[in-house]
Amino acid sequence: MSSTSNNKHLPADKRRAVTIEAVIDLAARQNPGDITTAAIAKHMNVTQGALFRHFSNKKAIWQSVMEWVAERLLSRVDKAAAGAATPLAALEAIFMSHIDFVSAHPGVPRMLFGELQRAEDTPAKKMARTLIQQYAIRITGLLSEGKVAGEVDSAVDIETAGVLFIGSIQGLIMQSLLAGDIANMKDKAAAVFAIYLRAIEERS
Amino acid sequence: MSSTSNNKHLPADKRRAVTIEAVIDLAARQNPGDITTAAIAKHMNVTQGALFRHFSNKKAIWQSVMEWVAERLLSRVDKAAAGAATPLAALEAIFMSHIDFVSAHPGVPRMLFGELQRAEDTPAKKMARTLIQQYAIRITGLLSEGKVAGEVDSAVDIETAGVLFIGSIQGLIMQSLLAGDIANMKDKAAAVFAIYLRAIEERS
DNA sequence: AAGCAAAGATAGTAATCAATTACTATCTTT
DNA sequence: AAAGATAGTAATTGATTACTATCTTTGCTT
Repeated sequence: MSSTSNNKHLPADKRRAVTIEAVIDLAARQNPGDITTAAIAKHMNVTQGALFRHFSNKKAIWQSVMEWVAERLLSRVDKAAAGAATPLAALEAIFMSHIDFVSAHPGVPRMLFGELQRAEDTPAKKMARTLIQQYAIRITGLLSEGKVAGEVDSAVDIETAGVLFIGSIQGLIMQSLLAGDIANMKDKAAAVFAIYLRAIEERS
Repeated sequence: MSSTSNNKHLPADKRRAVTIEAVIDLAARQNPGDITTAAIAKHMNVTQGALFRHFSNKKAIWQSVMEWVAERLLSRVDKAAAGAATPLAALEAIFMSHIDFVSAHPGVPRMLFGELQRAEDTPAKKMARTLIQQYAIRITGLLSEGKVAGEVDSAVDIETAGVLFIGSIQGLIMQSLLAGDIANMKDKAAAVFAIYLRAIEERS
């Protein structure tokens, strides 16, 4: 049986997945830029050199990590939006599921920001950029739908409201980063979105 | 005349000021965590070892840089608020002067975030944290005054509105970070604040 | 203009890092 | 069970880093 096989050697794809998880775990506790290949290897009980059997270099590891983030986050967002009745309900569902995702993986926003700050245009940075752009497209799309449905005030600029949506999430993350408390974030999420809603909603 | 004296040797305090400027300059173009002492020295036309005549170690450099940021940003904010007639006008003035400051020194938000992400509790990180806390106190104070003056809706939670204020600035910064365009930020600042205002203002 | 302390240059050191090498262990196939 | 393929180890490499020891230059003071 494959399930009873010795775990000392993992198949390559499984090992790559474990590596990505290790990086995301470590990023929750330390500056992503300070994560060394030795630290990654230690966290997954493997020697440092073993990493380079599965990744050509360190950049390739970060690229895989950012791909993982992009896939998971966008699929969560899409799933949340799909289950909502109205555009504003979809925005709220996205907001909450985003906060959920970040709560489960506190290293993710740090990694994203870390990549965006990088000077060189690495594949990982490119992936981070397209992720946020894809995200923004979904938000502005829903805001447009909201206008048509009469939920979003026609006086509201869609692009700007999109910036503020992402900013409100960032503000929440920064606050919990300052407090060093992640649970705090989930508690305050509803309150932050409620105020955001006040900014964009149609006024009777 | 002192202005005609040879510049090969600078007095210690002047050299420290130049060093801080060099770091802020470099942070505008590259990841703050990747700024080496060699790069700082090169940018100010001095050998690397010379830096350590004026700073005991690299952490001391970062501490001085963060002190510089805290002083300048908070004094700008206070000056902007002082010249405003009403609490909401003060918030708008703060918002705009903050964006102005970041436009002039694009490396500053990167440095702040970089320090906050750091795992160890360095003096520089402490300074970054207190800066943001001081900033938040000023914002929530003005929001409270706004409630008393009838400008801010009584239904608005002050703490949360403060988080959103900072978040809206972060959102703007991230957007211009993505676009690689700083001028863009100043243009969009007014629009972002206008929407933020919708969220908190008293409704007739 | 001589003396001197501060400022900077030169030329290192030790530590750390990503990446590579030669070799070994384990699994799979036939 | 032999043979080949895959996965991992241990040790080492060259490059880079923060930091330092020693010598030289500069410019102020008297």
